[in-house]
Amino acid sequence: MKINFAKIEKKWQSKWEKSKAFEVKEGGKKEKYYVLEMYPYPSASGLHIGHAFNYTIGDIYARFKRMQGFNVLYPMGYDSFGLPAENAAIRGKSHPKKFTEDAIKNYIKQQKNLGLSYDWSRMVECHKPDFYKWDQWIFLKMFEKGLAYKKEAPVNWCSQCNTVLANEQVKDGRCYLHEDTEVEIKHLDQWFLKITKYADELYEDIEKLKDWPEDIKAMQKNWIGKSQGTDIYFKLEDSEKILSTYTTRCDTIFSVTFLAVAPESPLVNELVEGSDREKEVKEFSQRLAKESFADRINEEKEKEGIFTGRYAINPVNNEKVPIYVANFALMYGSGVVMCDAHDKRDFRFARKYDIPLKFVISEDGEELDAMREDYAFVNDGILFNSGEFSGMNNREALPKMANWIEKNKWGKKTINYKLRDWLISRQRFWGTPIPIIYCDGCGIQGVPEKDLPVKLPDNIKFTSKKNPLIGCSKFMDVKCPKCKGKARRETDTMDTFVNSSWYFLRYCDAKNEKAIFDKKKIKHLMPIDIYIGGREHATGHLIYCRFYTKFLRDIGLLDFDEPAVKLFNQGMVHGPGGEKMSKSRGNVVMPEVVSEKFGVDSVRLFLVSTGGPDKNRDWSDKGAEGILKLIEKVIDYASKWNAGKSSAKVEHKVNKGVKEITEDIENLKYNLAVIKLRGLFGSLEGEMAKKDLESFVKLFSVFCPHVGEELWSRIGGKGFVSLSDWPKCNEKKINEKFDKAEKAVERTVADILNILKIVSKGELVYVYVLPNELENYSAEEIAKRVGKDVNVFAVNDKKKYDPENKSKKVKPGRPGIFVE
RNA sequence: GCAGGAGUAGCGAAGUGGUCAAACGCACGGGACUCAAGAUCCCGUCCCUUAGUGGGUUCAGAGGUUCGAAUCCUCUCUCCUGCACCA
Repeated sequence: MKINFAKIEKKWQSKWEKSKAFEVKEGGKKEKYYVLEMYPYPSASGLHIGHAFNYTIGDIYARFKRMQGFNVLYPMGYDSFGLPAENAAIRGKSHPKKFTEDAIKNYIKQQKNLGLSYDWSRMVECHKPDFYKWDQWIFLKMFEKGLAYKKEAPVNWCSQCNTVLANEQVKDGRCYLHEDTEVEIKHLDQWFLKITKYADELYEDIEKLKDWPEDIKAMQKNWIGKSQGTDIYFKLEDSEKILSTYTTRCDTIFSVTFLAVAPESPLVNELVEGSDREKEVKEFSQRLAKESFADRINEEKEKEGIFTGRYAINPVNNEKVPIYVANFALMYGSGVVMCDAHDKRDFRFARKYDIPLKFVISEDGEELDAMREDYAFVNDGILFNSGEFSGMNNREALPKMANWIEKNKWGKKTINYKLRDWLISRQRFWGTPIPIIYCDGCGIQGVPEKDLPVKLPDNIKFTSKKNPLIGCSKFMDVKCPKCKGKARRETDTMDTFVNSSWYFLRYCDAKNEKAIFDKKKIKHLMPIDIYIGGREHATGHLIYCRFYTKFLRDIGLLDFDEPAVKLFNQGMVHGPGGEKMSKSRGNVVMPEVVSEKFGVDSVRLFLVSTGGPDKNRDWSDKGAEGILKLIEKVIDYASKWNAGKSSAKVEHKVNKGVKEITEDIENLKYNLAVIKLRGLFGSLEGEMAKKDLESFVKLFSVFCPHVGEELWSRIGGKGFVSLSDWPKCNEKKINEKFDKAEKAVERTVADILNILKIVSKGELVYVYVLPNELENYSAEEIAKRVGKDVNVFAVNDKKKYDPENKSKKVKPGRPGIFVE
């Protein structure tokens, strides 16, 4: 049977669209459920099969929850600001808006073709002024609270992007968009968002994310990098100036023999100002500070440093220790490190520059001379030469020593974070303009709310990689909102990750012109119940959106702490050979191509059938073909089905199927659900009740919505199957004896066939079973399967025919068999 | 180095204390149907044995807990992912 899938798909897609089947109805009594996939960047090359997989996972869940009676919000939108569109515009001497909107159109078409049940009426596109207006609005709220600020700082610069990047966008010292481009460090005046204000809450609340994957949580913890330690104050030998150093190992304080200062620290200049070493140290530090990031984080790289000529006093023992500038000291904590013999790096560095070393910990507390050893002692052990703490285990002593240091005012217990403030300014055009005005008289001014949005100009020339806003007088020239005098606009735009930090809120009230959203609507629809997307956003987007949520809560707009209850990371779809898909390998699978070949429903069902949705999988035409055959069989079955009464066995199968498949879908074990669906299909009978077949079609339809609707209408279902009620399991109809009997027959059939294979001329088959198992063995059923006449006897049947006494062999669950 | 995850048949993948280790799919082999091929249907694919029934080995490796372990604990190996000169 040749089925025209394309026709079926178009038919139902347009019916869904016309009837607005999937639009959220507001104000009903239904409980809400918010299913969200991370919105895509609309690239010119269109959706690939990985997107299709991602969206299929969400769509199945949305359909499932909708049928279960939830008011499901399942929206889609586009992360439509970003560099590729701008670069394309430069190449094509056009406007990025054109590229972007063309790409979006194509995405929408592709997504509709996949049968995704989005509520399109809530679409957000972040390049539209009615969206980015609210980016600017949030920015101004942060600006008011001092959370958006401008400062000069060493920042990451990508020469390919021609802009600065956030720390989260630098991987291994390289740009996240250009793996071949090393990030340079530049000192520039830039806008930051003070995410560090929330560092502790972002860290501690990870505990609340019960339904987030462990690895994402671990990555976030690692990224935020909370550590408990002690600031210890070292006074300069010859002045009152205090150097504060941060350590998590204050148990080694008696071992300290020098301090190291980060080369980029402003302290360096201060320490050598006016000294005879000034020139040498400054030059050396500048060279170190300029080293590329990739170089600096290379552990193999030789430690380098230079003596500043200055000394500091260790507060606990008044020892005088030299201060070095060293490349292994980072701008973390205060940028000053106390160095000792119990750290690998410090040890190596000291050896190189002939700085004395001394141990204060050994295995057994016996004195150990660091000068006579070749390696740092990094293990835990017993303290010695450590004043009143000598003789104690160093780990046990550590908190006591911290208290002791604090009590004597030599330092203070401190918590440090690796998380840095979020650098959001970008020296590019295609992003949200930062709503700031510079006035020579009044300084930095926020754009008044009534003047929002600050729009990107449409008429603009892209001539080079330079931000075209610079020098664009109709954009830049503006009156100061305070003194009305001449002023100029900020020309930097915002990182695109700003848009994605809150877009999920806008879906709840996408068309609101008066406010960012209606609090009541948010209250009903948020938080996101399941958020589906890639693992790569672990330390970027997924931290930023948590930060935004907490900020918006603090200004009274939200009453929850976390944006997403459950996070789900889908696996990657690889090429047929298991290789990563890429243009250069030529193994990219496009959804429209395979959909044309196998039908959309086959593609969807195949994608979710080969393994748990969180696992990687390989695309396989063979696999999709197998699924296509299954779908054809289902259609064929439905066309031959006769309405009637279901057998008890079918009722058992359907109800058990409903129960198990519901559970599997709920737990996102789609692969198991598909297996059980296959099994259930295999046990449907030619004549059965409409209600039972309907249950099957409902289960089937969340995976294969087009064929599902088609079957539904053919068997006389009312309305859309997509909007029908999810089947309920009637436990009373479940009777395991049917499964037992089935297994018994299957085994017996296999045995008989094996025997027949060997004896070759058998015509009559006799099966001997235990009397209490007799009901499991239907002679008719077995005969049908083996194609021979079959007689079934209970072993205690006096009239049985058993010339070779095979009934002697019978055991529970194992019949005796005789063939002649 | 730190962190998270994983290791089950040729492959993908179920199974997370006992009732069954390997469901299901793919691949491969055999059979039925057919002039033939394809499609379809049936059977088989750890080892030994038996006309099927029977016995044994096995869940990366080694120990351990338990009456009982793929499953829990310890150590080791391998792979993936992320972070990493963070003091």
